Amino acid sequence: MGGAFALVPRSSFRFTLCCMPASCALQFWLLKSEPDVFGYPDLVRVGREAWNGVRNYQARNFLRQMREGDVCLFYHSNAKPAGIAGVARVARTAYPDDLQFDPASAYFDPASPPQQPRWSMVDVEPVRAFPAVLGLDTIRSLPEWQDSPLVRKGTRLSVLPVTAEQFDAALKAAGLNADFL
DNA sequence: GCCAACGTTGGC
DNA sequence: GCCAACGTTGGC
Repeated sequence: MGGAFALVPRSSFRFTLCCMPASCALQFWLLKSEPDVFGYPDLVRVGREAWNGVRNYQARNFLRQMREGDVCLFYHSNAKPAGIAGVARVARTAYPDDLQFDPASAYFDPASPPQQPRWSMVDVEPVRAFPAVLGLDTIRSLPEWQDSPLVRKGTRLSVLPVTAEQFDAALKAAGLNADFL
């Protein structure tokens, strides 16, 4: 076995403890989706997807902070089981969400100024499916996640930042290491 | 299906 | 700018 090497979560080692300027540091996020509508297997099937339909300012602002290559936990909400289903990656940074200008869409926003679109989306690609969905109850039990909006009662944020420690803890709880990153 | 919690809307 | 009403989220 890897000995001391294995004791160091690879993602933290590489991206947090390395001598990278903060402006370049890899960021981690969690994206919620209802699997009945679009689940992680759907992302795997299509290979790449525009993360549209976000209509909450705080979530939108997080989308706009994303950089190419940022790592996302894909969370299944409103599901049995609810939890993290896999890892995705930001393939394109924020650009205008086209659905806001589509009158036929449920996400149409007639008040959005075309010259300064109100809503943004990013593109994401699948990276790795979890062996099994990491249930919300398990996530709640992880010390690293105690302060996350995900587990805070009443928070409905659909795009939220994740720390490197939270990411590593989730991966470890899912039985994965971060070598694939 | 229930309902707590929260964000948004719109009258005033 | 207040705040009641309404809609939505999302776990259970």
